[in-house]
Amino acid sequence: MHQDIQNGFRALADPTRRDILHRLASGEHTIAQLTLHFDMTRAAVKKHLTVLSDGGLITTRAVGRERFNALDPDGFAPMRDWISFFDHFCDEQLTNLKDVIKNQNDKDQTND
Amino acid sequence: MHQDIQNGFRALADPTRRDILHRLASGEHTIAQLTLHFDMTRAAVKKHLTVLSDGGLITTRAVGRERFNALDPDGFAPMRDWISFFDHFCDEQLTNLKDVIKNQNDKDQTND
DNA sequence: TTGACAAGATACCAAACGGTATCGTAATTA
DNA sequence: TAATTACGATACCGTTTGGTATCTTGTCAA
Repeated sequence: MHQDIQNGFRALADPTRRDILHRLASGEHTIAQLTLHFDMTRAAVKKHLTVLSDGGLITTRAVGRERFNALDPDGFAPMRDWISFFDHFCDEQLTNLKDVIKNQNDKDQTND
Repeated sequence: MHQDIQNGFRALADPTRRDILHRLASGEHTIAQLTLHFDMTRAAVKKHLTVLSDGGLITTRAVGRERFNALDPDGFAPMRDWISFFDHFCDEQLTNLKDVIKNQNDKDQTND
């Protein structure tokens, strides 16, 4: 289903799709409701919803002839976790820098 | 400038570029060094590095005829923060949710 | 100075992407 | 029943993207 992190990142790489996600944050929307807020056809919005669904970021619930699209909050976790891997490099890079400076100082002292 | 979240998400939306980022996590690499690990030409790797640079995720340091590419850990924050907004929705309770959304929407209008 | 090496720049190609137009289908409603 | 509504599916189009080939520039070493 949404194990594929590639589909998730691809889904987030378009401003219209990120806008759709923000709108879905306020509750379920049908395609027609979403289309009102965008300067594009319903078919185009539907395509974006398909990409979001492939990315595991939304789910669809059918009621009669309407399809209610809703956030799938759990679908964000793989991308968030992937990015968070790089968080500790902020500190690590600092310590690396400190080591570089320390070694440089040592060299300077021996050169003197 | 990595003020543009769009360039950041676009940079992350390709498996080769995410692989490059992971390799840079172990330290600086030149284009030639990175190219060894991929089944593509140096020019293709260079294009990916340009996209990563546009996304604010890497920096380049020139030494002689070599260019050392390194992670820019701070560049990940905008995407991580954007995604983290949706963490609030993991518990499907709608208590006080509208306030959260309202505040976030106000912030969004100043962004992007 | 000459040759080799690392990288930048550009033209070009196939594939993917964002979007429209248009068709068909199921469900509501007059 | 007939018309309308909400949606799905598909063919098509222009642009972007990922990749190669090729040429040029700058740097190091003999």
